Amino acid sequence: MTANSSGARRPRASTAKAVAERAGVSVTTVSRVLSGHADAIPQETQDRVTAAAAELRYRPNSLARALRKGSTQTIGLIVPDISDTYFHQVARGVEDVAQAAGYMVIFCNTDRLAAKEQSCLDLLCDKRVDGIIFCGGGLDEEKHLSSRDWAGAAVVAIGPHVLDVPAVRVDDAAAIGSAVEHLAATGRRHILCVAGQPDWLITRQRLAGYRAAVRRLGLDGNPQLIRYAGFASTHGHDAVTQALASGVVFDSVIAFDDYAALGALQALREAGLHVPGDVAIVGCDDIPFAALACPPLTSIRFPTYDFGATAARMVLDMLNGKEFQHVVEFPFELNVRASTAVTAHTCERDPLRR
Amino acid sequence: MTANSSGARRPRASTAKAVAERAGVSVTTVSRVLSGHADAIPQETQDRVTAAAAELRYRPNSLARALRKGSTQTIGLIVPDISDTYFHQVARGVEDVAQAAGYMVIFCNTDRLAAKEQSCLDLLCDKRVDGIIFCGGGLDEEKHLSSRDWAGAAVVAIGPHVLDVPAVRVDDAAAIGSAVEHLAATGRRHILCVAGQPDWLITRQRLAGYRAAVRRLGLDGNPQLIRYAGFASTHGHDAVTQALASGVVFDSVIAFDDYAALGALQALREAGLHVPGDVAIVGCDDIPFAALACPPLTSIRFPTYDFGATAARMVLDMLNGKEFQHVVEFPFELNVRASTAVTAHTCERDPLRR
DNA sequence: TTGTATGCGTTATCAT
DNA sequence: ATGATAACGCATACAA
Repeated sequence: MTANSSGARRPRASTAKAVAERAGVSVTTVSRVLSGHADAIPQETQDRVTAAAAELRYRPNSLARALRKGSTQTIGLIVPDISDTYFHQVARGVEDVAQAAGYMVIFCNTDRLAAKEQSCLDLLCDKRVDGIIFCGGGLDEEKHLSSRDWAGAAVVAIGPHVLDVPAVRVDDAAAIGSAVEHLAATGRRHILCVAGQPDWLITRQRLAGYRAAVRRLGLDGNPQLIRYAGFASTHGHDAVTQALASGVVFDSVIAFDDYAALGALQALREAGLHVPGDVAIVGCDDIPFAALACPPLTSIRFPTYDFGATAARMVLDMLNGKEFQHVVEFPFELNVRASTAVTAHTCERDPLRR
Repeated sequence: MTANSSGARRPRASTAKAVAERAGVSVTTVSRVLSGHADAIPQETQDRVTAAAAELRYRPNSLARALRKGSTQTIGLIVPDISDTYFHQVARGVEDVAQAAGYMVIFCNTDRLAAKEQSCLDLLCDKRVDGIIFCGGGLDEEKHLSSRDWAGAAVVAIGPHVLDVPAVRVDDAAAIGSAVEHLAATGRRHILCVAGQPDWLITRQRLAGYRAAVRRLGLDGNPQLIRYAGFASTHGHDAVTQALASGVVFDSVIAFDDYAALGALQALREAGLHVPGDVAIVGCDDIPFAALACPPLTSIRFPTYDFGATAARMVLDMLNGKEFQHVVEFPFELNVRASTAVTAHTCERDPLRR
């Protein structure tokens, strides 16, 4: 046996045929009884089939069934990175709803790379998933998607997306706008904006909200205040460090992601600046840690679990041919905490700085 | 069309047959060319087939292929809760390795419930996944697993598990032991232990480490110091609150999970106690936020991403009939931070307490 | 009430 | 070098 010849032969599970033989009926009858189309079959026969199936521990092969019925009871979930708090809350919502409906979910990490997204989609379609949920994967340039063949899958998006498909979303621009307003109301005028990469749709949406609010409120519109970074802690850290080095003046930070906000917080500490005394910070997504940070982080909360649950329900509704709302917009909520307090924060000697 | 009749018929993707007709060959030839068994086929024919396939955007139906080949290129991942930092880091590791090998991964949340686990396993086996990775799902009582039929899947476990299968793990008892030693070395003698539920294997392992170290070091062995809670922030919070109410004396806390540790931290704050001045805290898993907490949390770090990546590689190796190490034990690392500092921590007025 | 036969889309075996 | 044909395991139209 060569190293490549997939080892031991896979033990064959019992089939409908085996059950049929054991029960002394045909496979048709077995299928009927076990799939609920047993109206016309006498109880006695049903019992024999059920018993035989149980003895043989028979379970229908879902590949064969899917091939025949054209439905796999499977949903594909496309996320940039499942190990990001935002996305795994969404993932949990998707899986809960799916599991309750007897569906399973395949997830793929794309790292916001079009190439990875493409190959995952190919594989998902090859597997004939019944539905595909895009979450946060929206790139600016997505010609690789617009002309795609979805193999008949029900496609739904969470958040901004180039595809014109049913979607769940929030008003990202308004959300950021409300954060900017909050900062302005607490006396800040120079807001450093730690954004994502410029070709991410989410960046564009949120940035639009930032710009509009800054203009509307007459705040400092210096383009140097906008830093294209990313959504990881290190990105926020580096963006702030560089901003400080560049000498641009700012009295507050708005980060488009809580991880980035926490990184920013750390960078400010390292620079000897006090939060919120010297600089206020607002984050995005309100991950569970935001409230536990020091100081607790003001953040915009989105109902991420509900995003996922709702998107999954949309897919199910499409599949069942049910009517449903094609665009569901969820509310956001600015959770104000100490990181944007007005009064000077009488902070201890910072343990991080030793 | 009734509401239940799954809406519009699914558009049928192009098949090998269509490609064959277009290229003027048989399906056999198509299959040969496109599956790499084209040694004996002249380039000219190959080109014709390839061109036809491209024009028709043909992709092999992986259900049919799987049915025929007995392999689905799919791995099932069983976790208690994907929205827990620990598990989604594992999940990312699994998916990265799987994706690189052309496999996809289906994940299921069990909430540590045997019933959910069972039904997920049934579905996974029905789908003929090639491999199954158990992560953190280990319950004490698992008779529902021992006699199971895995439908030929390669089974691997991450962490303690009743199943005698290839596994990746750490020495949980030793890890907790080292944390206890650290606390003892910094002068603590009454360690409150915030454990998981008593029927979780992970609880048993870690608790054994705690008990052994306490005995070995002659620390306070009061059984009241052990609180069976859970791994969520609220569990840690409530456990500490109840411990305080019960009057049991403790000068430190070891939580079997960082979320629980952070909850404990919050409860201590609310009770007006100082960390680490009055009570030291050690957590488990060293989630990214542990270092950002206030005070930064001492925690035991496990290479969770590697757990997942390694488990996935094990599955792949089993599938390919390759030799591999059946038990991989990873090292742990106690990251000492301010929450267990010896010197009284000169803390500011705590912003949380206002 | 039940069974036979066919097809779902591949891959593999055996011919030619 | 290539093509019929037979599985893979199930569900269903059509017979009986």
